[in-house]
Amino acid sequence: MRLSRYFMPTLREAPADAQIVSHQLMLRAGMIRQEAAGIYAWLPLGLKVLKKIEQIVREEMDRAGAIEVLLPTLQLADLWRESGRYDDYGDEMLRIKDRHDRDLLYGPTAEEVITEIFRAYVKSYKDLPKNLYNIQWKFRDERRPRFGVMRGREFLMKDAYSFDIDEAAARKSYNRMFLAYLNIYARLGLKAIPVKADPGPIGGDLSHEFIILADTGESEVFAHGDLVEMGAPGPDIDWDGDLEPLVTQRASLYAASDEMHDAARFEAEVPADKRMTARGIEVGHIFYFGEKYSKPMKALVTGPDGKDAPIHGGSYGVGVSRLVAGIIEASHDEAGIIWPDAVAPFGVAVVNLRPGTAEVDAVAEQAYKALEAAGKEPLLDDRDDRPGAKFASIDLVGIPWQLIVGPKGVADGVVEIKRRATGERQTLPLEAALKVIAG
RNA sequence: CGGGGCGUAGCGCAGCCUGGUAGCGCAUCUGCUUUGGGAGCAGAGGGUCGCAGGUUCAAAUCCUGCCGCCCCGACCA
Repeated sequence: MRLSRYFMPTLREAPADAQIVSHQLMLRAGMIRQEAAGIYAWLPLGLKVLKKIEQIVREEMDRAGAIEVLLPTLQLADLWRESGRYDDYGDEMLRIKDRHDRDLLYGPTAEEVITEIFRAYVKSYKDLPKNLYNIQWKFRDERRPRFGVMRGREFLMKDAYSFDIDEAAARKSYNRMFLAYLNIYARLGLKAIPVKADPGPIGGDLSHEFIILADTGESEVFAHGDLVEMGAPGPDIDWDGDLEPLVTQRASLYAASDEMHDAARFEAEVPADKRMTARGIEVGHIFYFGEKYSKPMKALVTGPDGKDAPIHGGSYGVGVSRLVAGIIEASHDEAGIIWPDAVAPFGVAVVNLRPGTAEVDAVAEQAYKALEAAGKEPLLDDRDDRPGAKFASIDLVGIPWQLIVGPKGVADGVVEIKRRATGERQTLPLEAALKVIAG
């Protein structure tokens, strides 16, 4: 992409409305524009990052055996009356009437819809387990939306729903999601901690929130240090095998957010040198809810004994749009955003310091084409602007590499490359520089 | 939803108390000079002062109502 033809409206100053760093940087980098409280338009740069995160989530869900569907944003109120949630949900649910005066709602989640689909087709225990997921916009009419896309009213969520014959089988589905989530966050360049969450009326221990570490995060986490060091299990585990040991290894270590924290237990269970206190942001939540929806909505399958029984369900959410902000909270400096390579909107910025000078243009063009051919998604900064302004805006939008082409370097047959994350610079002939960037 | 605050040019702000020509910085446009970390000079454009009423000879400014947005608290991916 040539920056002179792109749409990347950066701001030197942060709008006064933005209080937290990710919101400020997203506005300054021209990633989003607020249209109403908690409702945002995604501008080209923001959309690129959003799509990359979405794709990573998709790949890891697929790997863990989940199957993608796309559910509607508008749902029939009647379905929610079946589950009993239509009246319970309250003002957070955006209710709409169509021209036939029929009650609709903008989905805040999709247990009802997916259960309706499941029960229409699946009748036998032999077809289980199943896990269907959906990456779709949701709407929750929050009392107080805030912090940009961190807590918007409209947000992009990946929601997965598992269907199993009994609780033991459901636990296996749960374990797959537990580990898949850790892999997702690891690929996004984040450190994530699974903490036990309030399981609600169902009870049991099958509910975890995933908190990514960021100094500016909203909630406080207390955890065993090994949990972070252990990291994600990686993609190559046997997804059909027994995942219980991998999950237990992690879930048995102490981890709690401030509201669930038990200082006495923390000190009893975690040696002093392993006690970790950090700040973080909740970006995922998984839970097992048993027959909560299958029973009232009659999602039954016939078991080996010939009897019909409600399936045991679980649901698993990742806040995709929230992750955009979360990653920025976890990865930025005074100059702006520092994107992890996996989600960067562009892989490298080719900064032409003197557009209009034939020799410089030629080298910049050559670099740009080579990087494009190599699949590095280059952004060519061919704007007629001063070097300082270019560096400042490229730093701001957080592109992982800069390949700087200026008249001095071109005269000496070299270019400069800079790594955004470390500030490390190297001056090299173009071919060598391209090799470094290609990794 | 309770408490607090703010709406003046694309962004950041002053002006309001004490009514009388709507201003500053950045950004934008033109010209010249500049060009390795957000340049300099000269000139220019851009505003129903959130909206609606009211008071007044006169309202950005005072009064009333409404709308929008932000922050703190209780809840959520």
